[in-house]
Amino acid sequence: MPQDKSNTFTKIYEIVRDIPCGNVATYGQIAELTGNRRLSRVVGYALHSNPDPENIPCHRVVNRFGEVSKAFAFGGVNRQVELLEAEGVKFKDGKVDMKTYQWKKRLL
DNA sequence: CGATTGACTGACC
DNA sequence: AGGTCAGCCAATC
Repeated sequence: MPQDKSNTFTKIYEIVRDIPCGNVATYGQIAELTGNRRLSRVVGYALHSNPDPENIPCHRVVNRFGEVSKAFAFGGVNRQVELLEAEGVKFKDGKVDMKTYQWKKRLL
């Protein structure tokens, strides 16, 4: 079981990995869960490094607008959208209904 | 170790 | 959710 070795990065990975299927989280949301909402940029940076893409579904991480970044290098920006749709997340105009799919670490 | 950058967010217009 | 400015944190060069 992975433990906090460096914190921050690892913590971010833990949280992102904890995002359930059919749900998406925002950088700010994750940043806040890490302890500092200002870490939003670091969150993006951590995902950018993405040392463990198999355990880090960064495709479930979207910005505050519910829109994914165009810098995703999964092999295709559109690729991420398909992955989310495959999990049940419907995209609207290239964006996700945050109020509907934003990950809520609660109930359910 | 110092400076830069970055997949962000919030406030203001 | 449209555009711009500023802020904060950590990793990378």
